[in-house]
Amino acid sequence: MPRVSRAEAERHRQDVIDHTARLIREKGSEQVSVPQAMAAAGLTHGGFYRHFSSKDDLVAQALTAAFAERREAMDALADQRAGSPAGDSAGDSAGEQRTPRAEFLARYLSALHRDHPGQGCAAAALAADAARAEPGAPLRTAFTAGLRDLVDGFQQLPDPAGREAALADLSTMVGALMLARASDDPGLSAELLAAARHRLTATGEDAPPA
Amino acid sequence: MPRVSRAEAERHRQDVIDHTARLIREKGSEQVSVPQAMAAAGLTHGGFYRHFSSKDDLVAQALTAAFAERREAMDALADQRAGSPAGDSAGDSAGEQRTPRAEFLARYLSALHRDHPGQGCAAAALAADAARAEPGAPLRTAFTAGLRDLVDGFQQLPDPAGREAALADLSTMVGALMLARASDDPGLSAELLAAARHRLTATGEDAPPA
DNA sequence: TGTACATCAGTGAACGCGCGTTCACTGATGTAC
DNA sequence: TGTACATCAGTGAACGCGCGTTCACTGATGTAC
Repeated sequence: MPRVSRAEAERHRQDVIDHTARLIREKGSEQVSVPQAMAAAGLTHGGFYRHFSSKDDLVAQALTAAFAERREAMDALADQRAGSPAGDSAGDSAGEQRTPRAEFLARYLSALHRDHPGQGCAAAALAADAARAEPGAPLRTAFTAGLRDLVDGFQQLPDPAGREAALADLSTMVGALMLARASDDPGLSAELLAAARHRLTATGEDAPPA
Repeated sequence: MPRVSRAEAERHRQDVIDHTARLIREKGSEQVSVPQAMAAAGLTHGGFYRHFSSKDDLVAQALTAAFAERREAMDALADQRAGSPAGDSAGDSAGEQRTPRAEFLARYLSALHRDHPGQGCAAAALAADAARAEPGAPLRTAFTAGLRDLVDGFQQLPDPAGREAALADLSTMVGALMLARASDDPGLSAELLAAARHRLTATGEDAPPA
């Protein structure tokens, strides 16, 4: 399949970025190889360097894409203030109307999010990888920008609390999600999510076992 | 240096585990190679399999050792209830007496802890690696046991709150520490630690810039 | 306590493998006329 | 609109490298007498 059209080449580039955005959240940035990233988009590894200057370059772009994905979901939540009911969050059966912030919390701290890191929060999935990167490395720079954007998005949800509360809330959410993912014990894992949900929602309501 | 005494061989084994416990917290379990782990203890890689059945085996033992280290520090804190002043935590100049829980929080959410993951909390350093491991994998099993122990230790600090509060507190601490480590912006990094400190200490006191 | 010998901790070369990156090549796309 | 040709997206082989693991070997340790 040599010399495809420019439009198709650009589509390929986006495909590689999108698949890599999922793969690095699932497996970590170091565990995704160039051949794997290309194969996920249906290509062979040889053409990689026509699209990206290095593996680090791809990973940084993929991380940026992953953060953008979540930011869009947050903005969508903030916009539909009291309109149509939101999507299907896990373990949700009460017919009550949720605020955007409560909806975001419920989705973030759900078993669904815990079990699908590839579609989930990039901050939780890749904080360790960013922490291990050198200062100034593309991955670390992209992570920091994405985190700032996440904080801004969270603060923009209709909510009285200020920046410091937003930072503490996000820390709780990220920590609980990561520990819940790492726990091999389903009971402990569910406990962690429930504890964070109750801490962050004034009214301590639902607590389904799984 | 062939055929050293049994006592020295056992010392070598412990050296490898201890150095690996530091290395995996600094670099991640996948980024530490068998030759590196052996070299850190002053040995060559060839003798590795007389001590460990596989790299996974070493990593699991090292993680267990890393958790045990922190648990000992917590128990020491709990014991010295109102005795001699504790060690040097970063940015601490007030002459006030701290409760064991406040002391633990201040140390955990300090710049010192953020900047030295190799001596720090294994739960924060390796949650992502454990989350990526298969269910039942040695690393994941060791992480879960260590996390349970950490929760127990935290609850045993003189503190009124129950298990759910302990889980939420630990989630906040782990999340804030990881995000602070991942942020390339020193200001944002310090903000994250301060926000978690204020959230978890009833009295919102110190907030040094760095 | 001394001697003879089996054990085994540690060495360093070697194995097959997958990595990130490079490159000669192919042939449809895009452009100049 | 048609033709001639340069461009370049994608292929697949190849590079040097470090990985986890194995193994023949060395010689001091530990043991049997």
